[in-house]
Amino acid sequence: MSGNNKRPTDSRLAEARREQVLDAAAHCFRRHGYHGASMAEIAGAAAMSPGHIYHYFESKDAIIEAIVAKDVEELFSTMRDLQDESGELLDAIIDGLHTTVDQTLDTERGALLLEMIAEAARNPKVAALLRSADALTRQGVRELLTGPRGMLSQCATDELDGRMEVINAIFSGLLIRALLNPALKREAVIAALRQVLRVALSPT
Amino acid sequence: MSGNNKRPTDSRLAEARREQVLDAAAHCFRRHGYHGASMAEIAGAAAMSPGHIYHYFESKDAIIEAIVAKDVEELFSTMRDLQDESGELLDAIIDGLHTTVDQTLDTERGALLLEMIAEAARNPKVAALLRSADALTRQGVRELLTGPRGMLSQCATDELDGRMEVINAIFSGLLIRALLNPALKREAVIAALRQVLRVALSPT
Amino acid sequence: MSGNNKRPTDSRLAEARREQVLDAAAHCFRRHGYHGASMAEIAGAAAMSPGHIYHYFESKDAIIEAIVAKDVEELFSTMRDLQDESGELLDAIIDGLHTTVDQTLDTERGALLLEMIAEAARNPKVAALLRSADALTRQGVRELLTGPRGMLSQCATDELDGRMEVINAIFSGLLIRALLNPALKREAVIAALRQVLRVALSPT
Amino acid sequence: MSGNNKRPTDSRLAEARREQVLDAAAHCFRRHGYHGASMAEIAGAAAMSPGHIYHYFESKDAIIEAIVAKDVEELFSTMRDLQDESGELLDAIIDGLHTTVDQTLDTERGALLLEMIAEAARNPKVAALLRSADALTRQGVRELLTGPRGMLSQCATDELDGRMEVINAIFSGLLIRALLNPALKREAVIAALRQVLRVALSPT
DNA sequence: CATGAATGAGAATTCATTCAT
DNA sequence: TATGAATGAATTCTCATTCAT
Repeated sequence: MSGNNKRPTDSRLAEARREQVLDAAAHCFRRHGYHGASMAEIAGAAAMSPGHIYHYFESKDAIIEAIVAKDVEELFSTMRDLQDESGELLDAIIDGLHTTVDQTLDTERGALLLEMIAEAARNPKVAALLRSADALTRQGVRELLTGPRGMLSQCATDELDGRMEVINAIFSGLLIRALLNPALKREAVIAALRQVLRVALSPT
Repeated sequence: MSGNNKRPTDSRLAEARREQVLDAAAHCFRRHGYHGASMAEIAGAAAMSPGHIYHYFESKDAIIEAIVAKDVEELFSTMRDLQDESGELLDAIIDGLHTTVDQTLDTERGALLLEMIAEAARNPKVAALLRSADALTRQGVRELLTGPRGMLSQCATDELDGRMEVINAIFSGLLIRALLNPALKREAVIAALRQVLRVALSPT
Repeated sequence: MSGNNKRPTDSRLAEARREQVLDAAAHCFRRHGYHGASMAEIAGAAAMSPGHIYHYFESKDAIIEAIVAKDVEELFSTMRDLQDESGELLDAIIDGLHTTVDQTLDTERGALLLEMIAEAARNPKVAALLRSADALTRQGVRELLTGPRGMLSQCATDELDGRMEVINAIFSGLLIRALLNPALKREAVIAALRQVLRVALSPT
Repeated sequence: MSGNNKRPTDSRLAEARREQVLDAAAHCFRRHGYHGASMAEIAGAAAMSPGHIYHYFESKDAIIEAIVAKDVEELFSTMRDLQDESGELLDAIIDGLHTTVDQTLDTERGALLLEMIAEAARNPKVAALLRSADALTRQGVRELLTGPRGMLSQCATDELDGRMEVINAIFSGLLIRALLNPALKREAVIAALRQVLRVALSPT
C-alpha cells in the first residue's frame, strides 16, 4: 500500500512544495515588491535552499507568472460561481457587495495584484496573462449582463462597454484607495457603491 | 556685475538641471520601472554624468521622492484651479470630464503613477508622501462638495466619505483599466462616467 | 545457485553500468566540453540518476580520468598490434595510413582528445596520466623503429627522438587541422604524409 | 597643453587598462583554463575590481574573443613579415626554424592556443574567428609557395593543399608535444624538421 | 560644476555532490 | 542497487554610489 502510492505521494509532495514556494514568494512580493524580494529571501520563507527553488520554477519570472496564472484561475472560478447562481443579477451583486469589497480591500491580496500590474508594465508575459484574463472576464460579464438575469439586454454595445469599464475601474481603484487611505470606511464605501452600481447596472 | 548675478543665475541653472534629471528619471521609470531603470540610463537621458546626479539628489530613492512630491504639487494646483472657478461644481466636473479622462488614460502618466504606488509598498517615505497628499486632496474635495458650489452640504460625513472614495476609486481604477484593456473606448467611458458621477455628486 | 552467481553477475552488470557512464560522459564531453557537460546531462545520457553515478565514480574528475585511462589502454593495444605484425615497419605504416588518418580526423574522437589535453592544463592527475602514457608509447615506438623491422637502428638517440617527435606532432596536429579546416582533403593529406613519413622513417 | 591631451591620455589609459585585463585573463586561462579561471581571479590578476572589467568587456566570452583576435592579428603580422622578405622561401623558413620552434614550444603561449582551440569546440564565435584566420593564413602561404620565391608553382592544387596541411599540422602538433613531453629536445626536433620540411617544400 | 573610472556588495542562477528513502 | 530531492557554495554579471581629477 505504501509502495503503491509512493509515486502519487511524491508528486503530491512536489505539488505541495511548489505551492509552498508560490505562497512564500507571494508573501515576499507583497512586502518588498517583485524586485525588492530576493530569491534568497523567498527561499528562506519557503524553508528551502535557493538552489532548490529552481527544481520547481525555471526563473524568478516564472514564479510571478505562476502567481498571476493562479490568481486568474481564482478569478474565473469566482465568475463561474456568479454565472451559476439564479435570480436577478443586480440583486446578487448588491447582496454580495460586502464580501466583494472585503476581498478587494484585503490589503495583502491588493498589494500583490498591484505588484503584478506594475510588473506587467515591464514583463510582457505577465502583461499578456493579465490582459487575456481581463478580456475573458469582460466577455463573461457581458454575457451575464445581457442575458436573461441581467437588465442591460437592450443596451447598445458601446454603452454597455463604457459601463462595464467604469464598474471595473471602481473595483480596481479600490485596491489603490485601500493603499492610500488606510482609514477608509468600508460601510460608507459599500453604501455609496450600492447607489452607484444600481444606476450603472440598470437601463437608462 | 557678473559677480552679482552669479548666484541667482547659478541657482536658476541648478534648478533647471534638477528638473532635467527629474524629467529624465520620470521618462525612464515609466518605460522600465523604478528598479529597471539604472542611474546610468537616467544620466544618459538627462545628458549628464552618473556621478553628477548626486550633486542634485542624495540617492536614487530621493529622485522618486522628488517626482512624487512634484506630482503631488501638480495635483494641488489642479485642485486650487477647481476651487477658484465659479458656478455649480457638478457642471464644472462634467464639463471637464473629457480633459480629466484624457489625462487619466494617458498611459505614460498612468504608468508612472502606478510605479509610484508600487514603490510605496517598499519605500515608506514614498508611501507617506502619497498618503499625506491623498489626505490633503480629500480634505480639499470635501470642502468643495460641502461648500456653496457643491450639492452635498446636507450629506452625512460617512456618506460623503463613501461617495468620495468611490469617485476617487473610479479615476484611480481607470489607470489600471487603460493598462489592462488597450482597446478601451474613451467616449463610452465618459458617457458612463457622466451618468454615475451625476448620481454620486447629487443629494440622495 | 542464484546466490552463487550473484556476485559474478552483479559485478559484470556493474562493469557494464560503469562503461555506460563512461560512454555517456565521453559523448557529453565531446559535445559540450568537460565543464559544459553537467552531471545531470551525463546521467540522462547514461539512463541513470545523477546520484547513482557516484556509486561508480567518486567525482566528475574521476570520470574524465577513467576516460583518459581507457583511451590510453586502447592506444597501447593498437601499439601491441603494430608490434605483433611482421614485415617491414615502414610499409605497414604506409599501408595503414588510410585507417590511421581516418581515425585521427574523426572529429568526434579528436574533440575528446583535445578536451582531455585542455583538461590536463588544470587537472594534474589527467596531465600525469597523459604524460606517462605518452612516455610509454614513445618507448614502444622507439623499440619498434630500432628493432629488426625498423630502419633506424643506426640512428643516434637524439636524431631518433627528434624524428619521433615530428611524426607524433603530425598526427596530433591533424586533430587541430580537422577542427580548423573543415574542408580539409583527406586524400591530399595522405599523399603528402606518405612522402614525408618515408623520409622521416628512413636512414639519412 | 595638459588640457589638450587629456582625452587622448584618457583613452590611452583606457586602452592600457584593457590590455591589462587581456594579459591577466590570458595568464589565468593558461593556468586554469577558460572555465577554470573565474572573473574574480582575472580581476585580481588585473588589479581591478570584478565589476570594473565589465567596463571594458561585455562578458567573459568577449575576453577570450578579444584574446583570439589579438593572437590572430599577431599571426597576420608574422606572415606579412615573411612575405616582405626576399630570397628563396625554403631557405628563409629553414633559417628561421630556431625562432619558429622556440615560439611554438613556449608552453605559455601554446597552452593558451590549445585552450582557445578547445573553447572553439563550444563557442561558435571563437571557432569562426580561428577558422577565418586559418583560411586567410592558408591563402597567404599558398601565394608564397606558388610565387616566385616558392618552389611549388608547378604543384597541383590538391598536392599543394595536402603538403600545406601536413606542415601546418606539424607546427600545431608541436604545441601538444610540448605539453605531453616536457623533456622534448628542441635541437633534435629542429634537425628532424629541417629534413622533413625540405622534402615537403620541394617539387616532387 | 562636471566627469566617468572604479568599487564592491548583492543579485539570479548553476551544478557537483549528498543522503533519506 | 537506485532514486531524485535537497543543499549551498561558487559563478557571472549589475548597479548604486564614491571620488580623484
